[in-house]
Parts: sequence; C-alpha cells; structure tokens
Amino acid sequence: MDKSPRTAASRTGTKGVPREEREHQIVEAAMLAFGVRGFAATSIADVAAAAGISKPLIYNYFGSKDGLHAACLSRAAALVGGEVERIAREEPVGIERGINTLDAIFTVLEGRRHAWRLLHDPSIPPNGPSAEVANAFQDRLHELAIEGVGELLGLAGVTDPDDVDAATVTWSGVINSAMEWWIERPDQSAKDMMDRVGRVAMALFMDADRNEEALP
Amino acid sequence: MDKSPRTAASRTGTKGVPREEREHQIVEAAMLAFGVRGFAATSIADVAAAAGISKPLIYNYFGSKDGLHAACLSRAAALVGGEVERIAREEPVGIERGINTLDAIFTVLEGRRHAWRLLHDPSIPPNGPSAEVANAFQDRLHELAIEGVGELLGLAGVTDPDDVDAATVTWSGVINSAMEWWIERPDQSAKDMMDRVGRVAMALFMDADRNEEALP
DNA sequence: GCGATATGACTTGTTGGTAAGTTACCACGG
DNA sequence: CCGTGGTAACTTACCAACAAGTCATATCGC
Repeated sequence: MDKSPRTAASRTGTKGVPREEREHQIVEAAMLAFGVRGFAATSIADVAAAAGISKPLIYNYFGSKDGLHAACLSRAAALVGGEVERIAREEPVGIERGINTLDAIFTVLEGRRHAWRLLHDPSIPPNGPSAEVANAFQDRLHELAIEGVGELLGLAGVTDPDDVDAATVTWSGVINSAMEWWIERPDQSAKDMMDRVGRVAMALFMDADRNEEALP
Repeated sequence: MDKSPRTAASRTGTKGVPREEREHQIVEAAMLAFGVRGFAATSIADVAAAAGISKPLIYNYFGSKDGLHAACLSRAAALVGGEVERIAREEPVGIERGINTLDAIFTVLEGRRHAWRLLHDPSIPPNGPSAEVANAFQDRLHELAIEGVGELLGLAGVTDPDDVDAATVTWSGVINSAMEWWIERPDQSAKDMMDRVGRVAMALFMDADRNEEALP
C-alpha cells in the first residue's frame, strides 16, 4: 500500500544513503554549526539535528566530537589552502599577490563563508587532533603569507623579521575582517567584495603622502 | 602556638578580604580564563581555582556564569571604550586618530592583553546578559570608528556607506590582529608595538604609487 | 550575637560517548 | 525466481562525566 518501503512506525534501519554522501552532508552541517557558535558551544546533538540524522551515526563515522571537528577543519583548510597555494605558484608580484589571494578566498568560500571561522576558533581543545590540523594549516598559510608580505615590505626597506611577521599577521587580520563583514552580509557577492576592496585600497594609497607625513 | 588564627583542619570561614577587593581578584582571573579559552570552554571551577577561592563565592557575588562574564566584559569594555572615547574627544585628524587610538589601547591593556579577546568571543550565549553588554560595546566602538574612518575615506572621495562600513570593520581587524600578535609576544612592550606600527605603516605608504598602479 | 566572608557537599541538567538492536541492500546458491 | 545470510546504514535507549547552580554550615571582625 505504502509507496515507501519504510515502515511508518519504526524509524530505525538504513535509508539507503551511502556513507560518503552522508559524511559530506554531516560535514557541511557541522561546518555551519561550528562556524557560527564555535567548537565548545556546539553539541553533537545540534549537528545531528541540523544534518537530519542521529547522534550515533556521527560517532560511527567520525569517532568523536574532535574527529568530526578535525574533518570539518581539514575540509575548510583544503579549500582555502589549496587556493592560496595556487595563487602563490603563479608568483604574482607585490600588492597584486594580495589582491589575487583575497579574490581566490572569496570565490572558493562563496557558498560556505562561515567555514572561515573554523580556522580561528579559540575554543578547540588545545591537545586534540583538531588542534594539530589547525596549527598545521595556520603554519602553512603563515609561511606563504610571509613570502608575499616580506617581498612587499622588502621593497620599502623593511626587513626586520618581527616587523614582517607582525605585518603578516595584520594582513591575515585584514582578510579575516573582510570575511567577517562578508559573513554578515549575505547579499554581497564575491565580486561585490572585490570591487569594494579595490575602491578602499585605492583611497588609502591616494592619500599616502598626507598620511605619511602624519606618522610619528 | 599557630601564628595564623585559622584552624589548620577547617578551611571555611572568612579570610577577611573585603568584597570589593575579592570581586576584583575574581574578575581579573576570569578575564584571563575567558580570554584564553573563550566563554564556553571555561568553567566556573577553573576560574575559582585560578582566583584561589571556591565556586560558591563566585555565585554569591556574581549570581551566574553569565553574570561573571558580563562583569568581565563591562570591565574590559570600560577600559578600552574609555580610552577610545578620550581620543575621539581630542579630535585628531586623519590617520593620526588611528595611530593615537592604537597607542591608547596598547597602553591601557599592557597588563591584561587577553582582555581584548573577551570582546570578540563567538561562544557567548546569544540571549544572555553578556551578549547585550558585548553588543552595546561593539556598537559604541563601531560608531566612533566609523567617524574616523569615514573622515579619512571622505578625503579620498569615498563616501558609500557600505564602503565606509567595510573599511571600518577592516580597521577594527587591523587593531585586532595587532593585539593578537602582541598577546603571543609578552616580551614586546606597548612602545615596541607602536614603533613597529610606525615602521610598517610608513613602508606601506612609501610604496603607494607602485601599489596604486597594481590595483585592478 | 550578628552580619559578612567563606566553603564542602550536594542536586540537576547537559553532553560526549556507547550498546544493542532494526531495517534495507546485495551477492550468491539453489 | 526465490530464499538467505552477510554487511552497511541507521536509531532508540542508555550511561558516565562534568559543569552550572544551591544549601547548609563554619569562621571571623565588630
């Protein structure tokens, strides 16, 4: 009688969704949840409900909360890291490298902006597996960023490693801010953002002389 | 015989520390804990242990975990907000306002850098009292920042509100990055940081012409 | 004594994690 | 074409640990 082979009363048993696909669904839901509220404030039950499945399935597939988080982190790191490395291999010069990197990040995260926040979550357990993934990713990105920023600052005669390092962290912060602003404005497309970045950067450089004088 | 009037066996009873002083100790310890690990990942027991007192005393004085967090937030907001408003009242022009603000923040947070992180914690409960304090503070600071950034961008002909808003968020991000870098480097003094900021900013403006050309 | 300062020992709720069972799919032998 | 047994997909119901919050009680300055 019933079209569906599934019994109405019982909800147990397989729904025929292959593991790979289900894992993908879970990771997507978890990236959103972890991204919005952070690791510590997100419960596995939340994720399970958001993904439309039950808690034990998550444990069956990912082993632990850390495991799930590490999977999310790996995915986010692969997306962002892959793009940043691709840009670096093209070896653009000076500020262009920064612009291209920003563009690539905007584009690849267009559909999952919140994923960015996974990479800067202070509430992940410092000794778990996700911490290792996070640190490895941070180091890798930082290395690449130092390349670009170092080159840029070198042109202006700044070579002190601490200066370069601080400037690099600041540059990461600029990307981060842009992402945060973008997350709050779902109406803005990646292209909108790049246009905006261009306008603001242009304005900043236009007034460079005046600003330079005002520095202590 | 015992110098201390306190019985060796029992640890209960007053230690003669007045409430105001004790509250201050607790808030300092809590600001550190919340700042390092975030709201959700920090337990009241942690804070109590760090402050050298017991859990119920915290509840006696602050009512709830949210209450304690709100108190920390208020304190941090008062420190930072007070300084930023003081600088704003002096009405410095252009980039100088930014420099002075940075300087003021570095100086006031010299002894408690981690307090900065309280103001950007994503894991605070979105409906609790601390969320209100946080939002009120963010709005107030953002208002002031928009003033400064808007004026700066206005000089270069950029007046679009979204552009100004995005640039303001980015500016906040620059401050944030500088603070994060500083938190990781306890050896650096506030003055060291300002010198560094000066060098890097100078380098950025020096190459303005070349950079301007490279923009899309 | 009395109020302020303090705590050990509890209750209660939430959450990470698990055990055991249920259903559907599928390859294989008859 | 039909069992039929193995396996992968899935859930309900539970446990143990821990953290928020409370209560009764103890000590000390006045």
